[in-house]
Amino acid sequence: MDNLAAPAENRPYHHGDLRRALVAAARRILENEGPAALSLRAVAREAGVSPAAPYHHFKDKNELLEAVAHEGWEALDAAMTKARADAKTPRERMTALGVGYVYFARDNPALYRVMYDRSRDKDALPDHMNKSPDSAYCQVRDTILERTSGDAPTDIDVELSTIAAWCAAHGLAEMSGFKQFTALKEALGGEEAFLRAVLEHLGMFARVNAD
Amino acid sequence: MDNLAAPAENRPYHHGDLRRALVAAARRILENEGPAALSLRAVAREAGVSPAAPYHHFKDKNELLEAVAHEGWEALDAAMTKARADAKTPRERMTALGVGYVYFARDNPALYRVMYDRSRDKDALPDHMNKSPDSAYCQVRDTILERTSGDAPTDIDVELSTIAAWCAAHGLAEMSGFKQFTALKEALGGEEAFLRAVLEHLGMFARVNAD
DNA sequence: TGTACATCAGTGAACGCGCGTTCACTGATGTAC
DNA sequence: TGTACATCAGTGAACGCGCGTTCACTGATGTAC
Repeated sequence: MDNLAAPAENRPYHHGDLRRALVAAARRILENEGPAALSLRAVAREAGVSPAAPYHHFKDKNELLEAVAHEGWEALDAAMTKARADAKTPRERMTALGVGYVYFARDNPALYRVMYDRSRDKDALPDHMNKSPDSAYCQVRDTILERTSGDAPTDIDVELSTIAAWCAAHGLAEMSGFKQFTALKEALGGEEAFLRAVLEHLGMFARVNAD
Repeated sequence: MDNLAAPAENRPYHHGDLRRALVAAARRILENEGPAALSLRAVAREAGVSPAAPYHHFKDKNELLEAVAHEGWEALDAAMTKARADAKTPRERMTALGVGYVYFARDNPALYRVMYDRSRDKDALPDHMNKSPDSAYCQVRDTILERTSGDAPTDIDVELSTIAAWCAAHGLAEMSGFKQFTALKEALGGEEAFLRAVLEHLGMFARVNAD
Protein backbone atom coordinates (compact mmCIF):
# COMPACT_ATOMS: atom_id res chain seq x y z
CA MET A 1 0.00 0.00 0.00
CA ASP A 2 2.02 2.92 -1.25
CA ASN A 3 0.83 6.42 -2.02
CA LEU A 4 -2.39 6.12 -0.10
CA ALA A 5 -1.85 9.27 1.96
CA ALA A 6 -4.82 11.57 2.45
CA PRO A 7 -5.08 14.62 0.17
CA ALA A 8 -3.02 17.63 1.18
CA GLU A 9 -4.97 20.69 2.29
CA ASN A 10 -3.98 24.08 0.83
CA ARG A 11 -3.51 22.43 -2.50
CA PRO A 12 -2.52 24.93 -5.19
CA TYR A 13 -4.78 25.37 -8.20
CA HIS A 14 -2.69 23.01 -10.23
CA HIS A 15 -2.35 19.78 -8.40
CA GLY A 16 0.92 18.62 -9.86
CA ASP A 17 0.30 14.90 -9.78
CA LEU A 18 -3.42 14.48 -9.91
CA ARG A 19 -3.34 11.32 -11.96
CA ARG A 20 -1.43 9.45 -9.30
CA ALA A 21 -3.51 11.08 -6.58
CA LEU A 22 -6.72 9.88 -8.20
CA VAL A 23 -5.57 6.30 -8.34
CA ALA A 24 -4.49 6.52 -4.71
CA ALA A 25 -7.87 8.01 -3.79
CA ALA A 26 -9.58 5.16 -5.60
CA ARG A 27 -7.60 2.64 -3.60
CA ARG A 28 -8.48 4.41 -0.38
CA ILE A 29 -12.15 4.21 -1.26
CA LEU A 30 -11.83 0.54 -2.14
CA GLU A 31 -10.18 -0.17 1.15
CA ASN A 32 -12.63 1.80 3.27
CA GLU A 33 -15.93 1.39 1.49
CA GLY A 34 -15.59 -1.46 -0.96
CA PRO A 35 -15.95 -1.77 -4.72
CA ALA A 36 -19.61 -0.69 -4.84
CA ALA A 37 -18.64 2.77 -3.61
CA LEU A 38 -16.05 3.29 -6.32
CA SER A 39 -17.61 5.97 -8.53
CA LEU A 40 -15.72 8.59 -10.50
CA ARG A 41 -17.38 11.28 -8.44
CA ALA A 42 -16.41 9.59 -5.20
CA VAL A 43 -12.81 9.38 -6.36
CA ALA A 44 -12.74 13.06 -7.27
CA ARG A 45 -14.33 13.91 -3.91
CA GLU A 46 -11.77 11.81 -2.06
CA ALA A 47 -8.96 13.50 -3.97
CA GLY A 48 -10.42 16.91 -3.08
CA VAL A 49 -11.09 17.88 -6.65
CA SER A 50 -14.11 18.73 -8.79
CA PRO A 51 -16.02 15.91 -10.54
CA ALA A 52 -14.77 17.08 -13.93
CA ALA A 53 -11.10 17.14 -13.03
CA PRO A 54 -10.41 13.45 -13.61
CA TYR A 55 -11.33 13.86 -17.26
CA HIS A 56 -8.07 15.68 -17.85
CA HIS A 57 -6.23 12.49 -16.89
CA PHE A 58 -8.51 9.63 -17.85
CA LYS A 59 -10.75 9.27 -20.88
CA ASP A 60 -13.54 7.89 -18.74
CA LYS A 61 -14.27 5.90 -15.62
CA ASN A 62 -13.13 2.76 -17.36
CA GLU A 63 -9.65 4.09 -17.87
CA LEU A 64 -9.32 5.06 -14.23
CA LEU A 65 -10.36 1.59 -13.13
CA GLU A 66 -7.83 0.18 -15.54
CA ALA A 67 -5.10 2.14 -13.83
CA VAL A 68 -6.29 0.97 -10.42
CA ALA A 69 -6.32 -2.65 -11.53
CA HIS A 70 -2.86 -2.23 -13.01
CA GLU A 71 -1.52 -1.06 -9.66
CA GLY A 72 -3.22 -4.05 -8.09
CA TRP A 73 -1.42 -6.51 -10.32
CA GLU A 74 1.86 -4.80 -9.59
CA ALA A 75 1.18 -5.07 -5.88
CA LEU A 76 0.43 -8.75 -6.32
CA ASP A 77 3.71 -9.23 -8.17
CA ALA A 78 5.51 -7.59 -5.27
CA ALA A 79 3.71 -9.76 -2.73
CA MET A 80 4.71 -12.89 -4.64
CA THR A 81 8.33 -11.76 -4.83
CA LYS A 82 8.37 -11.26 -1.11
CA ALA A 83 6.68 -14.58 -0.32
CA ARG A 84 9.14 -16.41 -2.51
CA ALA A 85 12.16 -14.71 -1.04
CA ASP A 86 11.20 -15.66 2.50
CA ALA A 87 11.14 -19.41 1.85
CA LYS A 88 14.09 -21.79 1.79
CA THR A 89 13.25 -24.87 -0.25
CA PRO A 90 11.44 -25.10 -3.60
CA ARG A 91 8.54 -26.88 -1.94
CA GLU A 92 8.37 -24.23 0.75
CA ARG A 93 8.48 -21.53 -1.89
CA MET A 94 5.56 -23.14 -3.65
CA THR A 95 3.49 -23.16 -0.48
CA ALA A 96 4.61 -19.67 0.42
CA LEU A 97 3.34 -18.44 -2.94
CA GLY A 98 -0.02 -20.06 -2.35
CA VAL A 99 -0.37 -18.72 1.16
CA GLY A 100 0.96 -15.32 0.15
CA TYR A 101 -1.50 -15.14 -2.68
CA VAL A 102 -4.44 -15.80 -0.40
CA TYR A 103 -3.15 -13.28 2.11
CA PHE A 104 -2.87 -10.66 -0.59
CA ALA A 105 -6.50 -11.24 -1.54
CA ARG A 106 -7.56 -11.23 2.11
CA ASP A 107 -5.72 -7.99 2.85
CA ASN A 108 -6.87 -6.19 -0.30
CA PRO A 109 -10.27 -7.71 -0.94
CA ALA A 110 -11.80 -4.84 -2.87
CA LEU A 111 -8.69 -4.26 -4.96
CA TYR A 112 -8.51 -7.97 -5.70
CA ARG A 113 -12.15 -7.83 -6.79
CA VAL A 114 -11.51 -4.93 -9.16
CA MET A 115 -8.54 -6.76 -10.67
CA TYR A 116 -10.56 -9.83 -11.53
CA ASP A 117 -13.75 -8.02 -12.46
CA ARG A 118 -11.83 -6.09 -15.06
CA SER A 119 -10.07 -9.23 -16.28
CA ARG A 120 -13.45 -10.87 -16.71
CA ASP A 121 -14.73 -7.90 -18.68
CA LYS A 122 -11.79 -8.20 -21.01
CA ASP A 123 -11.83 -12.00 -20.98
CA ALA A 124 -8.13 -11.85 -20.30
CA LEU A 125 -5.59 -11.56 -17.55
CA PRO A 126 -3.16 -8.66 -17.89
CA ASP A 127 -0.72 -9.11 -20.72
CA HIS A 128 2.38 -8.52 -18.68
CA MET A 129 1.73 -11.74 -16.76
CA ASN A 130 3.05 -13.80 -19.64
CA LYS A 131 6.03 -11.59 -20.28
CA SER A 132 7.56 -9.77 -17.35
CA PRO A 133 9.70 -12.23 -15.38
CA ASP A 134 8.69 -10.57 -12.12
CA SER A 135 5.01 -11.13 -12.78
CA ALA A 136 3.16 -13.31 -10.32
CA TYR A 137 2.43 -15.80 -13.07
CA CYS A 138 6.05 -16.18 -14.08
CA GLN A 139 7.12 -16.52 -10.49
CA VAL A 140 4.72 -19.37 -9.97
CA ARG A 141 5.93 -21.01 -13.16
CA ASP A 142 9.58 -20.63 -12.20
CA THR A 143 8.96 -22.06 -8.78
CA ILE A 144 7.26 -25.07 -10.28
CA LEU A 145 10.28 -25.53 -12.54
CA GLU A 146 12.57 -25.43 -9.52
CA ARG A 147 10.63 -28.26 -7.95
CA THR A 148 10.94 -30.50 -10.97
CA SER A 149 13.57 -33.19 -10.71
CA GLY A 150 14.56 -35.73 -13.33
CA ASP A 151 13.62 -35.23 -16.96
CA ALA A 152 12.71 -31.71 -17.99
CA PRO A 153 8.95 -31.41 -18.26
CA THR A 154 7.38 -30.27 -21.49
CA ASP A 155 6.42 -26.65 -21.87
CA ILE A 156 2.81 -27.71 -21.89
CA ASP A 157 3.15 -29.55 -18.61
CA VAL A 158 4.75 -26.53 -17.02
CA GLU A 159 2.03 -24.27 -18.28
CA LEU A 160 -0.69 -26.61 -17.10
CA SER A 161 0.83 -26.88 -13.67
CA THR A 162 1.12 -23.12 -13.42
CA ILE A 163 -2.49 -22.65 -14.43
CA ALA A 164 -3.59 -25.32 -12.00
CA ALA A 165 -1.69 -23.65 -9.18
CA TRP A 166 -3.12 -20.29 -10.06
CA CYS A 167 -6.67 -21.61 -10.19
CA ALA A 168 -6.28 -23.32 -6.85
CA ALA A 169 -4.88 -20.21 -5.23
CA HIS A 170 -7.56 -18.01 -6.73
CA GLY A 171 -10.31 -20.38 -5.64
CA LEU A 172 -8.87 -20.60 -2.17
CA ALA A 173 -8.55 -16.82 -2.02
CA GLU A 174 -12.22 -16.39 -2.82
CA MET A 175 -13.45 -19.08 -0.48
CA SER A 176 -11.18 -19.04 2.53
CA GLY A 177 -13.05 -16.19 4.18
CA PHE A 178 -16.34 -18.07 4.35
CA LYS A 179 -17.80 -18.73 7.77
CA GLN A 180 -18.22 -22.42 7.04
CA PHE A 181 -14.50 -22.93 7.51
CA THR A 182 -13.94 -21.19 10.83
CA ALA A 183 -14.34 -24.35 12.90
CA LEU A 184 -11.93 -26.22 10.68
CA LYS A 185 -9.41 -23.39 10.87
CA GLU A 186 -9.48 -23.51 14.63
CA ALA A 187 -9.13 -27.28 14.65
CA LEU A 188 -6.02 -26.97 12.50
CA GLY A 189 -4.49 -24.18 14.52
CA GLY A 190 -5.18 -21.04 12.54
CA GLU A 191 -5.52 -19.48 9.14
CA GLU A 192 -2.13 -20.36 7.75
CA ALA A 193 -2.28 -23.98 8.86
CA PHE A 194 -5.65 -24.22 7.16
CA LEU A 195 -4.32 -22.77 3.92
CA ARG A 196 -1.32 -25.06 3.90
CA ALA A 197 -3.50 -28.06 4.60
CA VAL A 198 -5.88 -27.26 1.75
CA LEU A 199 -3.01 -26.71 -0.65
CA GLU A 200 -1.56 -30.07 0.28
CA HIS A 201 -4.85 -31.80 -0.42
CA LEU A 202 -5.04 -30.61 -3.99
CA GLY A 203 -4.07 -33.97 -5.46
CA MET A 204 -7.56 -35.40 -5.49
CA PHE A 205 -7.96 -35.02 -9.21
CA ALA A 206 -4.49 -36.29 -10.00
CA ARG A 207 -3.36 -39.80 -10.86
CA VAL A 208 -2.27 -40.34 -7.28
CA ASN A 209 -4.76 -42.97 -6.19
CA ALA A 210 -5.84 -46.08 -8.01
CA ASP A 211 -8.51 -45.78 -10.66
CA MET B 1 -32.80 -23.57 -17.29
CA ASP B 2 -36.38 -24.13 -16.27
CA ASN B 3 -39.22 -21.62 -16.09
CA LEU B 4 -37.48 -19.04 -18.19
CA ALA B 5 -40.36 -18.64 -20.64
CA ALA B 6 -41.24 -15.10 -21.72
CA PRO B 7 -44.12 -13.39 -19.93
CA ALA B 8 -47.59 -14.29 -21.19
CA GLU B 9 -49.50 -11.51 -22.88
CA ASN B 10 -53.11 -10.87 -21.86
CA ARG B 11 -52.14 -11.50 -18.30
CA PRO B 12 -55.09 -11.06 -15.91
CA TYR B 13 -54.90 -8.41 -13.23
CA HIS B 14 -53.78 -10.93 -10.68
CA HIS B 15 -50.78 -12.72 -11.98
CA GLY B 16 -51.18 -15.95 -10.08
CA ASP B 17 -47.51 -16.80 -9.66
CA LEU B 18 -45.65 -13.54 -9.82
CA ARG B 19 -43.00 -14.52 -7.35
CA ARG B 20 -41.79 -17.35 -9.50
CA ALA B 21 -42.21 -15.22 -12.62
CA LEU B 22 -40.00 -12.50 -11.15
CA VAL B 23 -37.19 -14.90 -10.39
CA ALA B 24 -37.48 -16.32 -13.88
CA ALA B 25 -37.42 -12.80 -15.33
CA ALA B 26 -34.31 -12.05 -13.30
CA ARG B 27 -32.59 -15.10 -14.71
CA ARG B 28 -33.56 -14.09 -18.22
CA ILE B 29 -32.02 -10.67 -17.66
CA LEU B 30 -28.87 -12.23 -16.25
CA GLU B 31 -28.57 -14.48 -19.25
CA ASN B 32 -29.21 -11.79 -21.84
CA GLU B 33 -27.69 -8.67 -20.33
CA GLY B 34 -25.46 -9.72 -17.48
CA PRO B 35 -25.39 -8.96 -13.77
CA ALA B 36 -24.95 -5.20 -14.16
CA ALA B 37 -28.40 -4.94 -15.77
CA LEU B 38 -30.15 -6.73 -12.93
CA SER B 39 -32.19 -3.99 -11.28
CA LEU B 40 -35.51 -4.43 -9.55
CA ARG B 41 -37.12 -2.19 -12.11
CA ALA B 42 -35.66 -4.19 -14.98
CA VAL B 43 -36.97 -7.39 -13.47
CA ALA B 44 -40.46 -5.94 -13.08
CA ARG B 45 -40.30 -4.65 -16.65
CA GLU B 46 -39.20 -8.03 -17.94
CA ALA B 47 -42.04 -9.70 -16.04
CA GLY B 48 -44.48 -7.22 -17.55
CA VAL B 49 -45.46 -5.70 -14.25
CA SER B 50 -45.23 -2.32 -12.53
CA PRO B 51 -42.08 -1.40 -10.58
CA ALA B 52 -43.96 -1.61 -7.30
CA ALA B 53 -45.39 -5.07 -7.85
CA PRO B 54 -42.32 -7.02 -6.67
CA TYR B 55 -42.70 -5.49 -3.21
CA HIS B 56 -45.70 -7.72 -2.60
CA HIS B 57 -43.42 -10.74 -2.91
CA PHE B 58 -40.01 -9.58 -1.76
CA LYS B 59 -39.09 -7.25 1.06
CA ASP B 60 -36.51 -5.51 -1.11
CA LYS B 61 -34.11 -6.06 -3.96
CA ASN B 62 -31.86 -8.03 -1.70
CA GLU B 63 -34.51 -10.64 -1.04
CA LEU B 64 -35.16 -11.10 -4.74
CA LEU B 65 -31.47 -11.62 -5.42
CA GLU B 66 -31.40 -14.12 -2.61
CA ALA B 67 -34.12 -16.12 -4.34
CA VAL B 68 -32.25 -15.96 -7.64
CA ALA B 69 -29.03 -17.16 -6.03
CA HIS B 70 -30.92 -19.94 -4.32
CA GLU B 71 -32.21 -21.19 -7.65
CA GLY B 72 -28.66 -21.00 -8.93
CA TRP B 73 -27.31 -23.26 -6.22
CA GLU B 74 -30.10 -25.73 -6.87
CA ALA B 75 -29.25 -25.73 -10.55
CA LEU B 76 -25.61 -26.37 -9.66
CA ASP B 77 -26.65 -29.29 -7.46
CA ALA B 78 -28.58 -30.71 -10.38
CA ALA B 79 -25.64 -30.26 -12.75
CA MET B 80 -23.36 -32.09 -10.33
CA THR B 81 -25.84 -34.94 -9.97
CA LYS B 82 -25.95 -35.31 -13.71
CA ALA B 83 -22.19 -35.14 -14.17
CA ARG B 84 -21.67 -37.77 -11.53
CA ALA B 85 -24.29 -40.10 -12.94
CA ASP B 86 -22.71 -40.10 -16.37
CA ALA B 87 -19.29 -41.35 -15.22
CA LYS B 88 -18.31 -44.96 -14.56
CA THR B 89 -15.33 -45.08 -12.19
CA PRO B 90 -14.71 -43.04 -9.03
CA ARG B 91 -11.81 -41.29 -10.68
CA GLU B 92 -13.91 -40.51 -13.71
CA ARG B 93 -16.67 -39.21 -11.47
CA MET B 94 -14.22 -36.88 -9.79
CA THR B 95 -13.08 -35.45 -13.10
CA ALA B 96 -16.65 -35.29 -14.38
CA LEU B 97 -17.58 -33.20 -11.35
CA GLY B 98 -14.71 -30.80 -12.03
CA VAL B 99 -15.48 -30.47 -15.71
CA GLY B 100 -19.22 -30.26 -15.08
CA TYR B 101 -18.68 -27.54 -12.52
CA VAL B 102 -16.71 -25.42 -14.95
CA TYR B 103 -19.27 -26.01 -17.67
CA PHE B 104 -22.03 -24.88 -15.34
CA ALA B 105 -20.17 -21.65 -14.67
CA ARG B 106 -19.42 -21.19 -18.36
CA ASP B 107 -23.03 -21.76 -19.38
CA ASN B 108 -24.52 -19.57 -16.63
CA PRO B 109 -21.84 -16.94 -16.10
CA ALA B 110 -24.06 -14.19 -14.76
CA LEU B 111 -26.01 -16.51 -12.50
CA TYR B 112 -22.76 -17.98 -11.22
CA ARG B 113 -21.57 -14.48 -10.47
CA VAL B 114 -24.68 -13.61 -8.51
CA MET B 115 -24.33 -16.80 -6.50
CA TYR B 116 -20.81 -15.99 -5.40
CA ASP B 117 -21.31 -12.27 -5.03
CA ARG B 118 -24.07 -12.93 -2.57
CA SER B 119 -22.01 -15.53 -0.76
CA ARG B 120 -19.24 -13.01 -0.43
CA ASP B 121 -21.62 -10.44 0.98
CA LYS B 122 -22.73 -12.91 3.61
CA ASP B 123 -19.24 -14.34 4.11
CA ALA B 124 -20.76 -17.76 3.75
CA LEU B 125 -21.75 -20.35 1.24
CA PRO B 126 -25.40 -21.44 1.39
CA ASP B 127 -26.23 -23.44 4.47
CA HIS B 128 -27.78 -26.34 2.66
CA MET B 129 -24.41 -27.23 1.16
CA ASN B 130 -23.32 -28.83 4.41
CA LYS B 131 -26.57 -30.63 5.00
CA SER B 132 -28.56 -31.75 1.99
CA PRO B 133 -26.96 -34.91 0.61
CA ASP B 134 -27.77 -33.81 -2.94
CA SER B 135 -25.86 -30.56 -2.54
CA ALA B 136 -22.91 -30.03 -4.81
CA TYR B 137 -20.59 -29.93 -1.82
CA CYS B 138 -21.77 -33.24 -0.44
CA GLN B 139 -21.54 -34.86 -3.83
CA VAL B 140 -17.94 -33.81 -4.16
CA ARG B 141 -17.23 -35.10 -0.68
CA ASP B 142 -18.91 -38.42 -1.34
CA THR B 143 -17.04 -38.87 -4.58
CA ILE B 144 -13.75 -38.25 -2.82
CA LEU B 145 -14.73 -40.86 -0.24
CA GLU B 146 -15.45 -43.34 -3.02
CA ARG B 147 -11.93 -42.87 -4.34
CA THR B 148 -10.31 -43.61 -1.04
CA SER B 149 -8.87 -47.07 -0.67
CA GLY B 150 -7.19 -48.56 2.37
CA ASP B 151 -7.64 -46.99 5.78
CA ALA B 152 -10.57 -44.66 6.22
CA PRO B 153 -9.36 -41.05 6.09
CA THR B 154 -10.10 -38.75 8.97
CA ASP B 155 -13.08 -36.43 8.75
CA ILE B 156 -10.68 -33.54 8.58
CA ASP B 157 -8.82 -35.02 5.65
CA VAL B 158 -12.06 -35.54 3.80
CA GLU B 159 -13.18 -32.03 4.47
CA LEU B 160 -9.85 -30.58 3.38
CA SER B 161 -9.88 -32.56 0.17
CA THR B 162 -13.41 -31.45 -0.56
CA ILE B 163 -12.52 -27.83 0.02
CA ALA B 164 -9.41 -28.17 -2.11
CA ALA B 165 -11.43 -29.68 -4.94
CA TRP B 166 -14.02 -26.96 -4.67
CA CYS B 167 -11.43 -24.20 -4.70
CA ALA B 168 -9.71 -25.67 -7.71
CA ALA B 169 -12.96 -26.01 -9.62
CA HIS B 170 -14.05 -22.51 -8.69
CA GLY B 171 -10.70 -21.04 -9.69
CA LEU B 172 -10.74 -22.93 -12.95
CA ALA B 173 -14.30 -21.82 -13.60
CA GLU B 174 -13.33 -18.18 -13.22
CA MET B 175 -10.17 -18.41 -15.26
CA SER B 176 -10.82 -20.91 -18.01
CA GLY B 177 -12.54 -18.35 -20.22
CA PHE B 178 -9.52 -16.09 -20.44
CA LYS B 179 -8.02 -15.50 -23.85
CA GLN B 180 -4.56 -16.41 -22.65
CA PHE B 181 -5.51 -20.06 -22.68
CA THR B 182 -7.00 -20.37 -26.15
CA ALA B 183 -3.77 -21.51 -27.79
CA LEU B 184 -3.20 -24.09 -25.09
CA LYS B 185 -6.76 -25.36 -25.44
CA GLU B 186 -6.28 -25.88 -29.13
CA ALA B 187 -2.96 -27.61 -28.60
CA LEU B 188 -4.65 -30.03 -26.23
CA GLY B 189 -7.62 -30.68 -28.46
CA GLY B 190 -10.40 -28.57 -27.03
CA GLU B 191 -12.01 -27.18 -23.94
CA GLU B 192 -12.67 -30.42 -22.13
CA ALA B 193 -9.20 -31.82 -22.72
CA PHE B 194 -7.81 -28.57 -21.33
CA LEU B 195 -9.96 -28.77 -18.21
CA ARG B 196 -9.04 -32.39 -17.60
CA ALA B 197 -5.38 -31.63 -18.06
CA VAL B 198 -5.44 -28.75 -15.60
CA LEU B 199 -7.31 -30.82 -13.03
CA GLU B 200 -4.72 -33.57 -13.35
CA HIS B 201 -1.91 -31.12 -12.73
CA LEU B 202 -3.26 -30.00 -9.39
CA GLY B 203 -0.72 -31.95 -7.39
CA MET B 204 1.96 -29.30 -7.49
CA PHE B 205 1.42 -28.26 -3.91
CA ALA B 206 1.16 -31.80 -2.62
CA ARG B 207 3.85 -34.05 -1.20
CA VAL B 208 4.19 -35.76 -4.54
CA ASN B 209 7.66 -34.63 -5.49
CA ALA B 210 10.77 -34.56 -3.39
CA ASP B 211 11.32 -31.62 -1.07
C1' DT C 1 14.45 40.44 -18.58
C1' DG C 2 9.72 41.48 -19.93
C1' DT C 3 5.69 40.67 -22.29
C1' DA C 4 2.10 38.42 -25.30
C1' DC C 5 -0.10 34.51 -25.84
C1' DA C 6 -1.08 29.49 -26.38
C1' DT C 7 -1.79 25.68 -23.68
C1' DC C 8 -2.73 23.19 -19.71
C1' DA C 9 -5.37 21.76 -15.62
C1' DG C 10 -8.49 23.09 -12.85
C1' DT C 11 -13.87 24.84 -11.51
C1' DG C 12 -18.77 24.49 -10.75
C1' DA C 13 -23.11 24.20 -12.71
C1' DA C 14 -25.90 21.55 -15.42
C1' DC C 15 -27.68 17.56 -18.42
C1' DG C 16 -30.36 13.34 -18.50
C1' DC C 17 -30.61 8.83 -16.62
C1' DG C 18 -32.05 4.78 -14.08
C1' DC C 19 -32.30 3.39 -9.69
C1' DG C 20 -34.85 1.63 -5.06
C1' DT C 21 -38.62 2.63 -2.67
C1' DT C 22 -43.13 4.71 -1.10
C1' DC C 23 -47.77 6.14 -1.61
C1' DA C 24 -52.63 6.39 -2.29
C1' DC C 25 -55.27 3.93 -5.25
C1' DT C 26 -58.14 0.09 -7.34
C1' DG C 27 -59.49 -4.20 -9.25
C1' DA C 28 -60.00 -9.13 -8.07
C1' DT C 29 -60.57 -12.72 -4.79
C1' DG C 30 -62.27 -15.25 -0.99
C1' DT C 31 -64.96 -15.79 3.10
C1' DA C 32 -68.85 -15.28 6.68
C1' DC C 33 -73.38 -15.29 7.12
C1' DT D 1 -77.14 -18.95 -3.59
C1' DG D 2 -76.43 -14.06 -2.82
C1' DT D 3 -74.37 -10.35 -0.68
C1' DA D 4 -71.26 -7.49 2.33
C1' DC D 5 -66.87 -6.83 3.24
C1' DA D 6 -61.96 -7.72 4.41
C1' DT D 7 -57.91 -8.87 2.26
C1' DC D 8 -54.88 -9.50 -1.35
C1' DA D 9 -52.09 -8.22 -5.40
C1' DG D 10 -51.83 -5.27 -8.62
C1' DT D 11 -51.21 0.12 -10.74
C1' DG D 12 -48.89 4.38 -11.87
C1' DA D 13 -47.09 8.53 -10.33
C1' DA D 14 -43.84 10.46 -7.52
C1' DC D 15 -39.77 10.98 -4.16
C1' DG D 16 -34.88 11.86 -3.71
C1' DC D 17 -30.46 10.13 -4.97
C1' DG D 18 -25.95 9.55 -7.03
C1' DC D 19 -24.18 8.64 -11.16
C1' DG D 20 -21.12 9.63 -15.70
C1' DT D 21 -20.33 13.11 -18.58
C1' DT D 22 -20.30 17.78 -20.86
C1' DC D 23 -19.86 22.65 -20.99
C1' DA D 24 -18.24 27.30 -20.84
C1' DC D 25 -15.24 29.21 -17.83
C1' DT D 26 -10.78 30.71 -15.50
C1' DG D 27 -6.50 30.62 -13.16
C1' DA D 28 -1.68 29.03 -13.69
C1' DT D 29 2.12 27.72 -16.44
C1' DG D 30 5.45 27.76 -20.02
C1' DT D 31 7.35 29.41 -24.26
C1' DA D 32 8.72 32.64 -28.27
C1' DC D 33 10.52 36.74 -29.17
